[in-house]
Amino acid sequence: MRVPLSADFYARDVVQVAIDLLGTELVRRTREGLTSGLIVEVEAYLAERDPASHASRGRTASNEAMFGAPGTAYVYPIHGRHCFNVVTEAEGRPSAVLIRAIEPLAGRPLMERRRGDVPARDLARGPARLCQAMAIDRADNQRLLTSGSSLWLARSQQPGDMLPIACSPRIGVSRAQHRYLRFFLAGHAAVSGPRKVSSCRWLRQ
DNA sequence: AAAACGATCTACT
DNA sequence: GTAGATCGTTTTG
Repeated sequence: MRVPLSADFYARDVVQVAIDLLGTELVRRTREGLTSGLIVEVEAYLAERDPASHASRGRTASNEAMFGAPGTAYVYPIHGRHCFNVVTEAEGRPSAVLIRAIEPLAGRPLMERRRGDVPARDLARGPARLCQAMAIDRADNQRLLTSGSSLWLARSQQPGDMLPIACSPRIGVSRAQHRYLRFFLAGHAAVSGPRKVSSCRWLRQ
């Protein structure tokens, strides 16, 4: 069962959505076939006031997706690649969760074809690498993720499963002195986050 | 019109 | 761990 998460799931506090996204399945269907992966690393970008957010300097054509309905995809280009976010909270409140790494599940051979000859560990580890593996690009910007047509998220864990959630020890400061909140599944092979963690707690999914 | 700047990746050491 | 590639967006002159 890969039932798409509903708008209600996304229309909540961005940090809570980020944590709850860990362990869910990102599903992609194209003419080439179906690919999917378990989300193992995310970053929460708060609201319009947060300098780390792309929306911190107002509404523009390129960040328009962030102001859309909860459950909208925000895909943006950087360094010649693409990164994928899901928009959260109420429409008009520009907050989003950056998906930083997935553990490949379905369609691994197709992902390998898209990524080329890379170490297995790097197949979908990193925000731009997972976009390449899943063939996510600017055409997916502003796509609604709640319909389950070609790109969506689905609950993967069984109710009651417990996941080890960790957060970065350096919550907070990127090279550009911007704040961010990074969460990942502790000890998971496919995270690009730091090996040392400041805290780890088990959450009911 | 030109320059600077990344929510990055790769190939080195 | 770090330099260099890379390219759309934003800022500056």
